[in-house]
Amino acid sequence: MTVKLKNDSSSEDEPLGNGGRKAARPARGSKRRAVKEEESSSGEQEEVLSQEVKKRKTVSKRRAPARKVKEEEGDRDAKKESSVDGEEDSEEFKWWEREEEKDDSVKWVTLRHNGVMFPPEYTPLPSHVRLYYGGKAVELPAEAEEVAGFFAALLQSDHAQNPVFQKNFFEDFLSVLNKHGGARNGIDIQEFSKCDFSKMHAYIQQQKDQKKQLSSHEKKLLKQEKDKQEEPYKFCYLDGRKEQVGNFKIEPPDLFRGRGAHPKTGKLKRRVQPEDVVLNLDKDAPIPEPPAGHKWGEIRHDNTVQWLCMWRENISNSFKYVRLAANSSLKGMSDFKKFEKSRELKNYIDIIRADYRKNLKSKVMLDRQIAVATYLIDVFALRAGGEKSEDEADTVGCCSLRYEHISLKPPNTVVFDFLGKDSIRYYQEVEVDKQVFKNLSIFKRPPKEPGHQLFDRLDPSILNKHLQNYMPGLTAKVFRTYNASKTMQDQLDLIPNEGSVTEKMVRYNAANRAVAILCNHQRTVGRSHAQSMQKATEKIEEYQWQKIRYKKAILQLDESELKANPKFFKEINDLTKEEQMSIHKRVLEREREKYQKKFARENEKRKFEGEELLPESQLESWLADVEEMGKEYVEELETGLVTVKPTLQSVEKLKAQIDKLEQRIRTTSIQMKDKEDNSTVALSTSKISYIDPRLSVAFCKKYDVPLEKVFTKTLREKFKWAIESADENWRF
DNA sequence: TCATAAACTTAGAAGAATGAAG
DNA sequence: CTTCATTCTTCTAAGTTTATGA
Repeated sequence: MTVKLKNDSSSEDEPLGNGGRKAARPARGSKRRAVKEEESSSGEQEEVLSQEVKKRKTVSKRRAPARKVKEEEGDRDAKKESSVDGEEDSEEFKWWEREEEKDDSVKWVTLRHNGVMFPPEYTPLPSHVRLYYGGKAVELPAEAEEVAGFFAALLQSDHAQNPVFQKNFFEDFLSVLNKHGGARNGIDIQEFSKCDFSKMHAYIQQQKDQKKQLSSHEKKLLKQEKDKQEEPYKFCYLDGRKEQVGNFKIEPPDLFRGRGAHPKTGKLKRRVQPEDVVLNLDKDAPIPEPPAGHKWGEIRHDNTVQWLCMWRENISNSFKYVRLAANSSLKGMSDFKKFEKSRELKNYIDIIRADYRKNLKSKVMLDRQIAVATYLIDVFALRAGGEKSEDEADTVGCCSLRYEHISLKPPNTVVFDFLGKDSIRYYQEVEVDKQVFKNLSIFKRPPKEPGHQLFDRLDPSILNKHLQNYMPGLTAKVFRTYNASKTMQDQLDLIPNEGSVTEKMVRYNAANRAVAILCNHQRTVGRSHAQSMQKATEKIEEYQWQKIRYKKAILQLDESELKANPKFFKEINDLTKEEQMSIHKRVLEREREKYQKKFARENEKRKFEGEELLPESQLESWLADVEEMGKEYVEELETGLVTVKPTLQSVEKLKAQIDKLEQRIRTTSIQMKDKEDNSTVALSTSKISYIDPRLSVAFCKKYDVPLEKVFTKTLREKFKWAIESADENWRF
């Protein structure tokens, strides 16, 4: 059989060299095209673009026989809207209660909005804040100063340490600098290493701090002002209904912060001008006024798309879109459709699984590859894995897995180790189906070597085409959604309907976590995580110490307690002298800090209000109290005799305190464990994108858990359709 | 039929708001 | 009430899939 396959495949395998990352890369077509476009005169461009619009319009008309009806309906809505323009229209559009609409190529009939909000112009730094080069202050033209400022702002971050980031930044910085005539005071900047951004950084930091220091009233005023500025852009009218816009702000210029080893990280992301922006509205919509002295790049009327505005970005020459918010009807409908589509998969999954198991032994290499890929996507929730270009970070998904990304340990263990989306590492040592293992070995056979594609016949479009044979609209990503929601359903089914809301939520989150782990949703451990873990450990230690002290105190009051319950006092010698001393030190140090801070804060306040300052002696007296406490601890250590507060001078009271301490130790340890388990797992992504929200709604209803425990305000708005349509018996 | 452009979803980090502990 | 850690929101990068045009 193997021989047969080998023969069979050797001819098919001929262009094996193409499996190599470099060899497989096609010529840079897109780049050339982009350059050409820039060169062509704007008039020519307009002509081309408007032709394109006409074509699109006829296409969408042809494709949408249902449109006529909709249009009339929409017109009515639009008229109603224009008469009440701007007025709060609280009537809700419950699209999920409507009959299903067949044609979704037309997204709207009328679309009106006020364009986008542009970021503020650059404000030059005060003249005493400069970049220093070889120790000398540089007078930069404003344009270059802005770019230098972007770097200065990141000085403390990892980006600033990344050589690629430095190099890309510096190139673009120099190019801006030279374009604007170089340094005003003749300093010739050549080397990055001679640049000192620290003064700029300090100033930027100081400005930030200053803003934080403002009184809450001042902050409120600033917020009000900001809201007023944003108001016109926050909403649009879609078929006459007022809907929220998502990202209504143009992205401000900055240094591009690519994830992972991105070759372009640090490059200047240029400022977007109104001339770069294309607006999309209905034909009769009033065209929003462009910023003074500017013109819009283009006005389009394409009702087959959801975007309101778009512009081309200069890092990888792709588009950025202004679109509706997550709580909008359009987004809601597509979300709903996504989950319905993945629910549909349960009707086909058995056939699909049976089929790929069978095809694992197919004599046609392509079919085997399809079978293995489908298996990996289904079982390990891998992404499709499209091809990437050389000027992006080297990350992979299923179809783009390479030789070096898996190692095989007979009889059937596979170790996956690769960087996936966002350069997040996927590392799993797992057992796989015997035949899958065999196939993977075949896919790695010489002449394949590191750098070669495992699935050299396959790409997402071939795979998806194959999947569509089973179910209309089935693609690789549907499996991820299906398996995520299926996992959630199964996990929720295991939760007993008992206990407090907190306990139920712990279970819910555990279910959520199972899904997040399946999807490999990670987060970098917060800066303060280790520290806060350390703190918690110390806290538990201190509770323990306190507990022991109280037990000693009990014996001091009544020796007979020991005989009555020797077990209770067993731990009384658990802490060594050294351990006790270090706890003492910590407790005392914290007390000192507390008083220092209290003193400083109080005087700050008094200074501000013109009152008399606390004398230094006050602080000293406080600190003396701490010293006193310290002496008592030392004595305690020597004599073994504990001194406790006068209010605790009875066996009962001490026992009550001990109970409290034990409770605290329990809760703190549980919290700590939960925190540790969650420290590298991001629950939010699966909750937002993979778990059918109706599962959570049903859970809340069935288990009598308030919805807001499960969904934040924004998520409740996003999932309104689910909240209003699922009951406690709803199942995925 | 293909490559590539376009359009849309998914993703973690950063920033802002909130709330728990002292 | 303040402080600081946690939680929520915003931001925009990075994927997938579909549409388009040579």
